[in-house]
Amino acid sequence: MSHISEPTVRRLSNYYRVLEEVAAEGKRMISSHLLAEREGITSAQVRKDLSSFGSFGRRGLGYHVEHLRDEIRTLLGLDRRWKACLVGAGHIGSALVGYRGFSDQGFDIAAVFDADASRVGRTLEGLVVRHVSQLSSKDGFEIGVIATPVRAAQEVADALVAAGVHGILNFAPRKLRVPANVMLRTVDMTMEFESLSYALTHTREPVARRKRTPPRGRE
Amino acid sequence: MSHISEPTVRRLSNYYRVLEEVAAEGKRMISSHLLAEREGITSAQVRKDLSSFGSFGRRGLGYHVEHLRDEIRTLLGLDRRWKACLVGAGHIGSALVGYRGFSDQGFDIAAVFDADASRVGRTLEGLVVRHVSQLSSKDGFEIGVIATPVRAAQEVADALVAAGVHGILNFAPRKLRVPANVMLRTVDMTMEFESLSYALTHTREPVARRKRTPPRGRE
DNA sequence: CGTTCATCGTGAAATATTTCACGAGCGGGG
DNA sequence: CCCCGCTCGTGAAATATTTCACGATGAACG
Repeated sequence: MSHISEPTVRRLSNYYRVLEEVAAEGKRMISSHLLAEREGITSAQVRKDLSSFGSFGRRGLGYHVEHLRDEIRTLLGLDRRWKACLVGAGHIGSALVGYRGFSDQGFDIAAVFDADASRVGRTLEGLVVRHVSQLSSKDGFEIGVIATPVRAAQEVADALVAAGVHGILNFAPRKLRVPANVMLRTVDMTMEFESLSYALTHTREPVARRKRTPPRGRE
Repeated sequence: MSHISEPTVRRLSNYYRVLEEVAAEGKRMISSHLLAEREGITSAQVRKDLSSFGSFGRRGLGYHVEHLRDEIRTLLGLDRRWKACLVGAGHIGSALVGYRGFSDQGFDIAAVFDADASRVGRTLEGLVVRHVSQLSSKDGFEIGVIATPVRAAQEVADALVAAGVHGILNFAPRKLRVPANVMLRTVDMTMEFESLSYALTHTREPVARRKRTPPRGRE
């Protein structure tokens, strides 16, 4: 369990959501095969991923849904809540404050900041928008979320670091510089669009691409 | 040039933005070293990526900024505009309609749909929200954007496919099934948060006690 | 013109990640 | 009790990706 690779962590995150669903459906056990099918990957990958931090399955039976879910929850650090603040009360920021997907997973946005005086004082989901200069270590935010325009992102990141956050979730489409002891994850919507654009531009060949399509799968 | 790997495409997308910046700064040439520094990767990686679709640099000088930018733009299919529609007029959807990052790159959201009757008829950035049942191939959307709750996402994806889209940009945190000839990219904010949560949980004290109240200072 | 420097392009080596394949455990049926 | 069908865990093999290292090239300059 010494080290779990980034791709594995991302898949664990997916397994976790599948397990929550499956648990809600009342299923008690699930095989690596079924789990893999839901994710569109191989069962070997699932077993390998899970074995990287423990041995939770039972041969012949599969994995106990609730137990595995709880193990992953703990591993991912979702068995606690994180105190976060958001910087940037524009379109994206406003959407994030109200997004249930975060609070459901233990992510509490406790304050909202913005640099624009015209937005300061407005209320967003019950939170009064404060000026970004008010950001300080006194509030004890563990995570900062950046939802500002690109040009302000690095400056905001620096301010968040100065305020003592341990991690940053960045929605601005730019690589940010942070000290090595601050964790950074970037959600780059623009990049995903461009990757899609590339794929669409270069897949103008609907010819015999039938190699791996399994006869049983639906299309 | 036959095939460019997914990681490379994503980095090209980043180079593209850096090049736009650098061009705006008026620089004429840029070395792989400088480009790499801005991205936090190695210069060898940059050269390898660029050489995967052509030979654009000049030894001793580096790359011509505008030329390289244009080459990448063409490669990524950003030298044209894409006609898209959005399904889901909630928090996230509303934010996306107004997001400049998309339209700036050639992504036009030309219509908005929602399944909720109470939202139908409202106006979002000049677009009247239509009921999702109105989605049809007559409008010729090339790309569909899904910004619905998880439970509706697969159904909406099926509807988009039926309406003839070639690609889907999915913001719901779930893997979707689409035919092989439809491109799919998923922006999973929840996964990024969980990955951050994992990193924060396991990057303090390699071999120390688990339970700790994180002190504010850095170690 | 020849030397010096910076920098690209690229095979080869090193890493990282995924897939394969098989031994072994578990439960059920006869 | 023994066999059978199912499934995990895991080394080993196969792929994929990144990094290294170095020859080649072009510009600058005395």
